[in-house]
Amino acid sequence: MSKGLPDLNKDFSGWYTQVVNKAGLADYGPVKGTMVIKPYGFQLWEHIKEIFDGMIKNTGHVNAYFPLFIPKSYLAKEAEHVEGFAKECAVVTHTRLKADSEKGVVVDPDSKLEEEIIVRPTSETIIWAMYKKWIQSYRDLPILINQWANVVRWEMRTRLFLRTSEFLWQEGHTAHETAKEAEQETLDILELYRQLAEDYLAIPVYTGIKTESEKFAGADTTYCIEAMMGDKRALQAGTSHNLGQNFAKAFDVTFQTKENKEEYVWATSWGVSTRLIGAVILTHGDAKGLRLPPKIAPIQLVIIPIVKNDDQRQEIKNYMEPLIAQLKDIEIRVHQDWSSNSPGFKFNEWEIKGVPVRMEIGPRDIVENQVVLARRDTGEKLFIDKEDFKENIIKLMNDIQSGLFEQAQNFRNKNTHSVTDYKSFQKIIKEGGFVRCGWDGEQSTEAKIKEQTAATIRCIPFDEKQEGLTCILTGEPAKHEVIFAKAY
RNA sequence: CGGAGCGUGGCGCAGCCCGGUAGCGCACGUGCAUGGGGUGCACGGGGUCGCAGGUUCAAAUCCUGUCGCUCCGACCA
Repeated sequence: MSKGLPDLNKDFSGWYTQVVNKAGLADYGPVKGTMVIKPYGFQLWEHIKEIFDGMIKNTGHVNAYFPLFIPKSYLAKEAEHVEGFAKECAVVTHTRLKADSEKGVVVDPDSKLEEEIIVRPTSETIIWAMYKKWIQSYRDLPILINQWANVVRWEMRTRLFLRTSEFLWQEGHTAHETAKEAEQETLDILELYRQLAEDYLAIPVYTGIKTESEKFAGADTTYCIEAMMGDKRALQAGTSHNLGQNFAKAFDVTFQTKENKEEYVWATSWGVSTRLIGAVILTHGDAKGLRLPPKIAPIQLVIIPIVKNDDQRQEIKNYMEPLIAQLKDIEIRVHQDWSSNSPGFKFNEWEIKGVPVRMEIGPRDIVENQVVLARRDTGEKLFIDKEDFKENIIKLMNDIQSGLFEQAQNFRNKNTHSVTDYKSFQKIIKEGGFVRCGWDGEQSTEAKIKEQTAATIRCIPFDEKQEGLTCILTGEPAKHEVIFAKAY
């Protein structure tokens, strides 16, 4: 059935790697941990980008671009932030190479930099250094800037899309007059992330707060969206940070209030990355390969003509013409596969690539005045009358979009368990799934559980009900209800 | 840093022990047939055998060195 794909129930990780490869999404770069995003994969990113870019522009944000290179000294200014990123920074130490008779080229020792430069792992520091110059008065606030960029984090263990040394993302960096305003911004963005994930990527997410040990280094509070992948592990799909006045203090960014007082600026930052593509693959994929939500699919409908000879070829082209015009009317992204591969081969190939709808057109359909549609999400084949074509396609795309979401949501709900005893906790974590339970709020408890089960607190969900709960490990009264899971 | 293993067409591998014109599968190209679930047949293109030295009439194969990668351990989380 799915020749060449590992069984996703037995070897999920092998399945993932093969799907990424066979669907033509990405390839490995020559430097360890780097990734080439191929056109088919990049189109997914382009759609995600367009959608989210529209969302933030509608809410008053603007795009800008800050440099890739950051003075090393900047990173040292915010203590916690250094802690978090120091161990995975690429550092530029020299500026030149020179020819070498034996080794080809060598680093020119004469070009050593006085102050070394780091490649951004995130841009808070350089942005706040700039905001210092730009902000004097409350009249300069708020600043609502976003940038689409690449960042580098030198990772040891990498996987395409999920964790690579260089990745693409958007990072929003906002500056506000009040704590309240910054908090509102952080939450507003989280809501946009939720919409992006659920309404467009068809990935259901839990929204909540990160614990102290899981939050962004340098933030007061980190909010997140957490999703369940097909192997029941958790994937952090987006984070929104309330940075408080941490960076304002580190970079001495103050403003004059209406009352002519000097105050530190309040900040937020937030990001989603190409990791979302990994999330789409791991959430919706099945034994046959990818299943893409129509809203982001590079190709929403693929046409596979079934032809025996040249006469038929022309006949089918004629038959297809008005149909393609209709698809164009309703702005469906269409691809026709006239390649010389056999129909069966094409079916499988486009299924691996996750195209939501396949349309087969052959001699029989011309006789019947129909088209054959196959849904990628359910595998169902539909024979529809040519006259009802347009309406059917629109409905079908919507059905597939919501169908994928519902399937994922059912799967997640079925594998999220509320428990009160540690034995059940361990069992679920071992077998796979999310656990909702009480936690005493102690970092040491969290650490012990991680050590014993490899599960971490994914978030304190917004809809937590901690009343009457006790801590899953210590039995102390619970400070929070939390979601535990093994994470990517 | 310690241990082990691997470098041979694009990919995956065999050949090495026991030296004698470099092979298989997939992929690729051409042609014919086929075409509603990975189609078949025929022909064809493509490799400094990681690199450098050595032994030999002759090295992918034996010896020495070297570079690179992978896994395990260590370190880190």
